[in-house]
Amino acid sequence: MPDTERSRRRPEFRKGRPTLTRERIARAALEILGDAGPAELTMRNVGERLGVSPRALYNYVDDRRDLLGEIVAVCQADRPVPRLDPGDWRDSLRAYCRELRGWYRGHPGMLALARAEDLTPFTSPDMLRADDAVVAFFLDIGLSPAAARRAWSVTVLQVAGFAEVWDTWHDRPPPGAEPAAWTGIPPAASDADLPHLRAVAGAAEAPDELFETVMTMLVAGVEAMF
Amino acid sequence: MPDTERSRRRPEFRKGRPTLTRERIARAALEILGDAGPAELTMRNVGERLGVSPRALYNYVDDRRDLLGEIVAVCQADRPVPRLDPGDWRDSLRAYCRELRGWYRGHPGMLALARAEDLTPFTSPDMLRADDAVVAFFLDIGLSPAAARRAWSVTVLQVAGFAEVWDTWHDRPPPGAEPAAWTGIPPAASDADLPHLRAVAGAAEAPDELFETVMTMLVAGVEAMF
DNA sequence: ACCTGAACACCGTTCAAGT
DNA sequence: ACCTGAACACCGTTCAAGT
Repeated sequence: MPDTERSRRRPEFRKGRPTLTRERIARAALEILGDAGPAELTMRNVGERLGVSPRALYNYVDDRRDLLGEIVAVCQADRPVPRLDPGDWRDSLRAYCRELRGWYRGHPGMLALARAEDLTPFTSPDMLRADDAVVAFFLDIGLSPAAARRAWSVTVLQVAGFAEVWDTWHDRPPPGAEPAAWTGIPPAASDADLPHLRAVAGAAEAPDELFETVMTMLVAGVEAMF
Repeated sequence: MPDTERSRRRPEFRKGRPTLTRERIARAALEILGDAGPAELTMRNVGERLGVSPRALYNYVDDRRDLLGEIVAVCQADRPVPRLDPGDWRDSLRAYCRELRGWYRGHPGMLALARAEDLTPFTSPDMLRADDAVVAFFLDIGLSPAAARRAWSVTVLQVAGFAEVWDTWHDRPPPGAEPAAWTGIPPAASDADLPHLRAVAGAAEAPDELFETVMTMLVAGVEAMF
């Protein structure tokens, strides 16, 4: 059997199980993160999910912190690249924000992880390329540098804030909770008099509608910056 | 020495050290939370800060989870009560939002804790009274029930989102970081070409100014709901 | 009544083998 | 080259004493 490949590839499988890689380890960790939250993200649990002893992970990852870095890298890899058209900036901006919100929601638990542990040291310049494009877009439609920066800050704030404050709780409500009130404090005792909250309880809005309301506010806010 | 008090009070001190109470334990935990983050919030660290063995805490607190509940209670106790004047609703709303933001910032680490561990089961109806008042205010200025609810949702979103996305990182930047870019990913390598981000780097705004921009957007957004 | 100290099952991580 | 298993210092929590 001649070796047709120039260099022998790393085998994809080993004893029937797929070979461990940094990425596969990170993906297993992301599954745990989404299913059970950051507290359950332990080396032992990751090993168990991969059918391997916790020690085996250390052949690919320096330590838990290094694993966190790989998780960040895996997430950033599929972050949407902005396709923004200055000629149709309102709808462009909305569309990009929707994509970005979807990306946040597609990685449940990541925002919680970022708050629980400091993930900023893992940021690479590559990850800022999308932000650079957004700033370019705001300059392109005619905003001053100060206004462009402000518009960018507010945009990030709206999308990340919505994903964090609203979607995080709404997408995975705690066991007993109804998605009725704001940050997850609805059930309440029935005897407490909260007449006005009760009066508007029926007027609950789907998160998507609320997001569009926020987008309308954002577009109007940017408009006022010219 | 006759007992002038009807019932003997619990002594305030014991062996020179202040007596343990649920609240004092929770306050020690809050100090750790603010100084070192949720990962350092261990029973052993709380005990150490109070000069007591970790076991001693269990005489006042059922377990770590129960301690988290007491922490929530302590924080909620000094949450600002809205003083909203429908006759001057724009400034009223801004002032309340500023207070609310200040409250969030006054309890650093709480938002991170709320994301890391599920704190929603500890919510009591009492805590919703402030929200009820805000909804009443929006109804009072003439919004429909649906609009009032939307206005309330967006208000919470703006303030909590700002505190979480912006203030959290800005108030305690990670060791090596400059508060230059958005969610804490600024330093970057100098070779990477991020020309537009660089172009607006000088136009950085103080968080307070950015918050007022967000408030202006919020007021305009509410105006559009009539 | 309230404390300490030892102990247990968990965590991250390392060391010394195994194949 | 890559794995397992035992071991260490940590965590939450409990048990059995101490005063």
